[in-house]
Amino acid sequence: MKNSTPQTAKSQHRKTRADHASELAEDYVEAIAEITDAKGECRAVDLADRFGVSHVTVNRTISRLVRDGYASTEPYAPVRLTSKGKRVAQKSKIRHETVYQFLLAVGVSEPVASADAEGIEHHVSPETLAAMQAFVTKTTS
Amino acid sequence: MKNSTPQTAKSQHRKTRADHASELAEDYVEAIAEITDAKGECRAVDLADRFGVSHVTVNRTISRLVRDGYASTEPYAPVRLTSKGKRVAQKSKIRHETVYQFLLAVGVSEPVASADAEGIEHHVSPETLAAMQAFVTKTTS
DNA sequence: GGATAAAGTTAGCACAGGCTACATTGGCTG
DNA sequence: CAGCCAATGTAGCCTGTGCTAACTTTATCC
Repeated sequence: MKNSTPQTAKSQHRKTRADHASELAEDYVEAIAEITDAKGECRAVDLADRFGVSHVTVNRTISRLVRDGYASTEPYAPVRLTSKGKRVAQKSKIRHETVYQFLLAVGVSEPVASADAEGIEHHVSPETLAAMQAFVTKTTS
Repeated sequence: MKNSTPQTAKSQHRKTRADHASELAEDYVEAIAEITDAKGECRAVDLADRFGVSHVTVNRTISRLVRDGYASTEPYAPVRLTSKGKRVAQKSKIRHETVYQFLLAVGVSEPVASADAEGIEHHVSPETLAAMQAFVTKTTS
């Protein structure tokens, strides 16, 4: 087997850490988009329920989203995505679905594919995503 | 496309968070094993260099490893893995290689496969890992 | 044997992302 | 319209993971 931890390991770990920083943000943005789509609006409780965390945690995470330009809020009002947020949500959703379909295509069961896609999607580079997409297209055609 | 975020999303997010908690530990344990293997011993500086963090950060991460039973240390001495740590290192290494080889097998380039495997490996369930392994075996035979 | 360099330790700070407990607001309903 | 409940907000705490600065130890080399 080839060695898969070359000299660039250091920068790769930096990248992994950087990915982590945006993971939660992406998950939230994606969830906000979905919930807004489904119910017309997205409240903090919806997100707390979705992620299984307290509403306080949700609150502060949303604050970071607002700070970073992904969402906007007013007191006691639903969360709304900015255009930047909507863009990220769209991309996240597509990526999530691609990873999910890809896992199914290589023979992973639905529930596990769903669970693993959740964790994997944030670490998939554009190139890998393209490869997954190609594989799905080839396999399911 | 099928919906990939069912009602169990909450528990899946819990799982994702739990995975995160052990990611760094696994990376460290794997690195300690590799470095010890390559140089006969593993010092904090080696890890600092590997992960691109300060030696202070390494120190405290190692403290957690010791606390959790993965490693043992004495002041001013190299880090050593416990048998529990060695077991984890072995499993991590195999999983990492499998993910890496799998990405190559689906057409991802070496550098990208290496980088993405770094992030993906911690979110791959046994079932998905088995599917990847099967795919690699089938493809490269 | 003492200077110096490299490694390790300690103190103290920041931010993310969890939490509980308590205060406030706002909308529904009697 | 009063009061209650659900949602939101605020205060304050914890752990993990990052940092710098300053100090100690170890090892090495005249």
